[in-house]
Amino acid sequence: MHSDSIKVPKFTLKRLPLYYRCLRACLDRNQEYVSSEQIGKAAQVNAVQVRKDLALFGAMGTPGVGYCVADLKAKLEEVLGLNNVNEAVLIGVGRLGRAIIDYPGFERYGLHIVALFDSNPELIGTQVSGRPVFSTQEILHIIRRLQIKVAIITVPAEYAQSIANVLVEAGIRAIWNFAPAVIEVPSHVVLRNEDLAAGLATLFHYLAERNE
Amino acid sequence: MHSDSIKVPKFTLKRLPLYYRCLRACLDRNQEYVSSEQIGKAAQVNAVQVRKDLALFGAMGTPGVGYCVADLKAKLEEVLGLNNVNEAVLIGVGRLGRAIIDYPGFERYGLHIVALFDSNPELIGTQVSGRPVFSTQEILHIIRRLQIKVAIITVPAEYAQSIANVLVEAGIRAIWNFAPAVIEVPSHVVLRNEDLAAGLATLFHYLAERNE
DNA sequence: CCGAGTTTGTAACATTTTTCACATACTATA
DNA sequence: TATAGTATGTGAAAAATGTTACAAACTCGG
Repeated sequence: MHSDSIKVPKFTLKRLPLYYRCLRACLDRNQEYVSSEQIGKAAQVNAVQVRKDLALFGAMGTPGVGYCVADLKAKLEEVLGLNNVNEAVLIGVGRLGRAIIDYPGFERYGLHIVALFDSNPELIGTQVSGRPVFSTQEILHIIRRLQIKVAIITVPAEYAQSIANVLVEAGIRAIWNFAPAVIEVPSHVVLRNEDLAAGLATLFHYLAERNE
Repeated sequence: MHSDSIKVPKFTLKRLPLYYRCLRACLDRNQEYVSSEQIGKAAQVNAVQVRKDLALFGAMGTPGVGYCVADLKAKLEEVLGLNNVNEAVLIGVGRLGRAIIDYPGFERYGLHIVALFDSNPELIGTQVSGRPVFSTQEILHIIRRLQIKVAIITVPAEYAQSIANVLVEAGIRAIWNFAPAVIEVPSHVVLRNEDLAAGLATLFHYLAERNE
């Protein structure tokens, strides 16, 4: 591994995808150059912050003009690792699972969902959005054989932990948990709990603030 | 509005829902007391941080014992405003929209989705998960009549901005945007862009880090 | 009642992140 | 070729966040 030449702070990393989204929008509009101000507005971030973030990995703009959209986009893709394809499996083909399978953007971000798992017998053996659905009983076997390292959990909260245990046993290295449950994994596994409802707290907070 | 007595820092606010989730799990387990260490583990946060966050709004634990789960949960509900019910509408009854309508937790967080909108004639006039689906043409009319202040956008990216414009015109005060698009609203409207793919960046980053 | 073992609350410190201020560099127009 | 306008790059200051360390408070077993 020699990608350590680029060391991006945690907080910058969270903003980069927002910048990236803005760049894509610019490209769609055939806009050739973009200013830090414009990016900042789209990402709800200070313009100086944007410049500093971009400067971190050597993305330079030209004064008086801005950043070249195409170049910057390419640079971001490199830093975010969007060119590396990561194969993943998804467990729980319910509404949330299906929404994620079809969410436009995951593929673009290098996440390639190759297999699905569910416990519903009616689904097992079928295809959902072009991916085969296997029984949850086969998780261990299939993940090991395919050597998958990333898993997405979209099962009901009460099953999340037991699924996670099996995934870890199967050799999964990163878990993206959308189930509204607290799960625990060994320290060598990267866990990201995505709490959709958490965003509500922030939203309501600002809403209440405005109403004063 | 007299909740201004409690002023919670932005970052604390993002962590509180994670603590809350942990408390719910404790309650399900009939656990009476919980330590900051345990909460921290569940929320992937330092224990001292947890104590500091909780101290901010006067939640006190007892040394040697921990925090009373029931009390702390009640306190958090108050701070996060989970007792206030916020009525909301959702635009875009696709997979993502349906996933959100049924996501277990929004109701619990005080978000009450009362009406849906879509442009698909086959959906209009039907009910989805118990909510009526109206035409997107009626957004202005219905939102004004119902006096809804919160809207959730789950339409395809290319329609997000125009939908947002209508919502603003209808008097919406807070928009929660799940569409993978950059949208702009007047400053008096609270906008939260939820980029599901953004979490991937963090996940992959840590994954790469571990692999070194 | 005492002492070992926990766990909180908080002050002091270290680190990170954000903002401010301003010099520098490019474009365009006259 | 000036000159005005715009936008970047970056050092320094400010703010915030996170960590460490430790005294105080509680429980429990003897």
